[in-house]
Amino acid sequence: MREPVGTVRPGGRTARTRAAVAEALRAELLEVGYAGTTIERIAQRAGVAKTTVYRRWGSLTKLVVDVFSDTASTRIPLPDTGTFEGDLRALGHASIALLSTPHLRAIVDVVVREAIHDPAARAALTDFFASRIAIGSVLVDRAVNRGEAAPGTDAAEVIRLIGAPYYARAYITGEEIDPAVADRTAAMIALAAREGILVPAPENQSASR
Amino acid sequence: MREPVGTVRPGGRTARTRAAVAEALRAELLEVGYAGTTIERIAQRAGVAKTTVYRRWGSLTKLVVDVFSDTASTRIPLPDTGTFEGDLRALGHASIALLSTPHLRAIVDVVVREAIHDPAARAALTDFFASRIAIGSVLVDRAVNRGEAAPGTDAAEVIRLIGAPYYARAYITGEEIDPAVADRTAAMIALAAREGILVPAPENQSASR
DNA sequence: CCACTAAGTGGACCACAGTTGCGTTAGCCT
DNA sequence: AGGCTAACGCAACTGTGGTCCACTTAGTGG
Repeated sequence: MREPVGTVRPGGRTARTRAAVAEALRAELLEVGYAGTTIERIAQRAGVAKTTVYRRWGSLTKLVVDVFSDTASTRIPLPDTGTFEGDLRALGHASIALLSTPHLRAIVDVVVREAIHDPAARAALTDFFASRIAIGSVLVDRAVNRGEAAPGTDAAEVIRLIGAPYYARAYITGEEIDPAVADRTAAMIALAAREGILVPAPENQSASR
Repeated sequence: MREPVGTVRPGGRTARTRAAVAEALRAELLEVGYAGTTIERIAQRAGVAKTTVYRRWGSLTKLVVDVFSDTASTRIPLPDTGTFEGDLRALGHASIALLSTPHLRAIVDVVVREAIHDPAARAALTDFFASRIAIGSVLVDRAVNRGEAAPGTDAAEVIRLIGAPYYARAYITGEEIDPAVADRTAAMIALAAREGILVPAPENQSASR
């Protein structure tokens, strides 16, 4: 059983190659789009043999997933505006920022696309949201303590609901994203949380007793 | 300027070919998945020369979009349960049904995937949602008349919000879809609509005066 | 029912993504 | 500072998705 390429001597040349290829991928995605991006072009741009890219990553999808995981591992800051609704607004704007920043959007586009049929890409996206959901539970806990959300409010669902309208616009209906939507969405979720609508139904949580 | 192939003699053989290829595509997507689907296999399965498929559709994407548009043109029924929240629940369950029916889901998967980079696929998806939004405005009008939603409530946004949680689960976070979510989502949107949160802000609609 | 031509067939052909094998360069460890 | 070998480079090769072209089949209109 051989170790994967790039893990035994991760320093020096290996690291340089990795960075150069990652940078070349980003640039290619922006310049020629996903359809025009090929491993051969990336390799040429990175000043590397295409064999190297194939040996290290094996496919364009895996390369993109790798670059995405790298980028996505920089966690977003935990908002603390003083109110639940304000925190939700901040999270909403963070999602919008992600989808509106061309070089980030280009990568996310490909990962979302590949995740539909590729388990590794799927896992990368899931990890990404796991970190956001972790943030969400902190916000919800605080909101519950302040009386702004009903006890038992589903934190993961709050995070999903915060992002869903923008992701749906970006990837399903294909519409422009108006930042003002974040305010309405935050207001809606804050209201629902306060009224206890985002508490899972009894039959769903009865197992824990 | 030549007419597109298949439009001049749409009867008989042309129609048979179309149906056979569409059926072969659906079957292939279910059996071998998108990754394993090739035009050559589809042609073989449909009992047709691959040249025929290439001349008629030009690419796998265009073929899928064609089949999707055909399928999607069967409008979903307008729900009428007597309450706004009940209608919203019904719409939610319709979205869930679409995403949970394997042979429909397989096609939608590919269209969503392609829509990320292909304008024609994007347009097909947009058309699909246009028909749903048309339904939405009827529901919202009725709700406003019954006093269940604030006047000026954004019908398109209601429809987006109804579907967003399921589409986000299906294509972004990659989670299972629990039908119970539809009830919570419907309750949340009904509440927000009643409270006037889904009315676009003044500065956004001031143009109409 | 015949003539016209749209639509389909089959096979040769081509471009190019992805593979393989071997020689070269340069991390890493002692 | 020198040896071992991971990682890279280069060039030839292969399989296959997609195109092209001459020929055949079958709608459709008069």
